Amino acid sequence: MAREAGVHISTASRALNPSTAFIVHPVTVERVAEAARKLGYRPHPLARGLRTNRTMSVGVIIPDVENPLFGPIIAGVESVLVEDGYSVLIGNADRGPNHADSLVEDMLERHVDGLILATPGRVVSDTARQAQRDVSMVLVNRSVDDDSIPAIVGDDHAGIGLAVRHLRELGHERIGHVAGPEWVSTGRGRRDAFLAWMSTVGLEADIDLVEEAEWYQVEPGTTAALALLSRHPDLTAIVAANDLLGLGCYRAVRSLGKVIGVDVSITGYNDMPLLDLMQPSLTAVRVPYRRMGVDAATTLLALIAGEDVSPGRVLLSPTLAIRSSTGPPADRG
Amino acid sequence: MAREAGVHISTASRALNPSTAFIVHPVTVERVAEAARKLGYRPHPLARGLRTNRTMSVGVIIPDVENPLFGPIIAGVESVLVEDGYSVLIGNADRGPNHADSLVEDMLERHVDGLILATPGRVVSDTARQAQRDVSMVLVNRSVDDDSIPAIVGDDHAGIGLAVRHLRELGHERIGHVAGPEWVSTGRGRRDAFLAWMSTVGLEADIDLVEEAEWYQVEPGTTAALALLSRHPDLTAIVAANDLLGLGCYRAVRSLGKVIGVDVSITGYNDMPLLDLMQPSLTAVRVPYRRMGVDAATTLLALIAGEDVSPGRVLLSPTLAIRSSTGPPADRG
DNA sequence: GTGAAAGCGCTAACAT
DNA sequence: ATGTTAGCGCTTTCAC
Repeated sequence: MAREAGVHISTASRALNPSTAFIVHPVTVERVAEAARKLGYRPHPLARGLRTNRTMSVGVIIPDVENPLFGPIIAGVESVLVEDGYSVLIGNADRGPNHADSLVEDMLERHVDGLILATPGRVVSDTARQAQRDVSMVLVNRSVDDDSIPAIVGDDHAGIGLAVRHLRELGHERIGHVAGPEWVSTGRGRRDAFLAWMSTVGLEADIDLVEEAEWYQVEPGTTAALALLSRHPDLTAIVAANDLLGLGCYRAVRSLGKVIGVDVSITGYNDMPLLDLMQPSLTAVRVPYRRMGVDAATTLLALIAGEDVSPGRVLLSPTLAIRSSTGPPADRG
Repeated sequence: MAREAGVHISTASRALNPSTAFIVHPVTVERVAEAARKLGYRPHPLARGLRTNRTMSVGVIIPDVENPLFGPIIAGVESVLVEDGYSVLIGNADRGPNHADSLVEDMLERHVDGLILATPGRVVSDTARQAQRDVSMVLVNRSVDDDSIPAIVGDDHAGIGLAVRHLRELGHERIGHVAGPEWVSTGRGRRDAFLAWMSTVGLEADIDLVEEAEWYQVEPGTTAALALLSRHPDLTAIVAANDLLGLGCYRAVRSLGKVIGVDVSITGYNDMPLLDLMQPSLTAVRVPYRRMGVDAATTLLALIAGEDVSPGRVLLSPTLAIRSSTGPPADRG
């Protein structure tokens, strides 16, 4: 052990710890550092944690690791936390609604220093709320209605605005919306944004132009789009609340014998990989997911450091990837 | 603390630990359990780890978390480890070739009980090799040439066989291969498998029918396919070493004015999400990635438990998802 | 500026 | 079947 090699006992501890090294004579510091290097000594994080009550680890709870959306978030989170010496514990809450809570408890039990939740929903469970008393916590890609927990989310209002304005500028006047489930914060938020933007661009904000899909998947998207198009056969464009819903719209439009991007333009949301390879490639609002992860981790670090972070949400600006699923409306005979 | 609430001191420890509870009087066990529940007591994993030298955590090192391929692997790994009380530490080695090594060292420093590596390459770094002395280690989705570390990998020979036989059965006789880079184990392996299967099905195993793509991406796939098709304009089918390469072939075939699935059939490999939504949908060899994660974790657990696991590779059988990018060869004028 | 000693919360001998 | 004791490897008062 470094202590034997270099000099004496706990001076080594002080020397090796940046925040106490200044107490120690520079020469001694150097000697200790040298010895540590030579012996390949590494402080044992468990022993340290036991003493300092910090594990230098944070838990990240993801609703479904298999969803490509979360890769960039995890990467972003990891990149900043690793920099500060933290490890990232992944929890995959794919076993139903209560699974996330049980993961939160696991993480608490492990005494993580912080928690990042990406699980959906507009309210947070009691478990999570209680957890907030014990550890620093931040939400990513979702928020709570009362904004009581800091959240990093995409600016859905701006994103939907990008899509609606793009369509409006192309000349569309009859635009519909295939919405996500209302109990998910993005489902509700994007729907509201759609209606708001319709007014803004001078079109009628009719709730009847919205059809809610049961879930963010292709199949429900098709169903919803068919319902929407049967109510409003004259629609020339659909803003989908999600890429998969957008792809679902493809099927609906095709089954009606219409051409995507000509008879009916479609926009997606999120911009997942491979969208540019679809036929036609899907115009989509791109959300900066990696950035989201980075910001969430940064916020968490600030929280852990005791800086006071205002709760409430931080909005990240999306961009629009314009592809071939959108075009000017076809002239109507 | 439970000790005060219930009875006396370290009896509680024994009572709470399943593997020592039998020593304690059942009544006492119950009393302790009760008290623990009431006080919301949770054993501190750090203190325990300090004593037992086990952290109940394992590190998983992924070359790129953003690649959708690894989601299922992580999910599989996590699902079995969580069951046994382990936590999963994720390392994202996306910062170049040496990043993985530095992550391995981080993990070692944290005293993980085991390590799962998914980083590519046909040999393992010295760091990793040394790490194997300190902790249990298993490879997933890659192996080492000398099989000195247990590895769970897809059976590429069988997978390519699925593709080649499928095409052969459709009636194809002139089949080419767009290969992955040779320095990656899958690139080399699938190429060899392709040549072997060509002989097996009674076709000529000509190395000239293989074109190596620079990297597993769409663009290089197009380039390679164009080179291949200019050498062999009469090819009626292409086996791609990877889905993205397969999609790259789409572009090449189209740019030649030919129809995919009619003039030229194409198969992919891996079966990533959304492939079924491509136009035409891509026939692909499906690798059981989640299962891979599950098996890797199970093997690791066995290793940790001290059971002797034979090193060498475990091959997981792929299946074939037949879609519309493959069909009988068109009659030639 | 450095040493000595206590103790973080647990588990594992060793008593009883 | 339960209580006692020591100590995992570190940080942190408290002396010197």
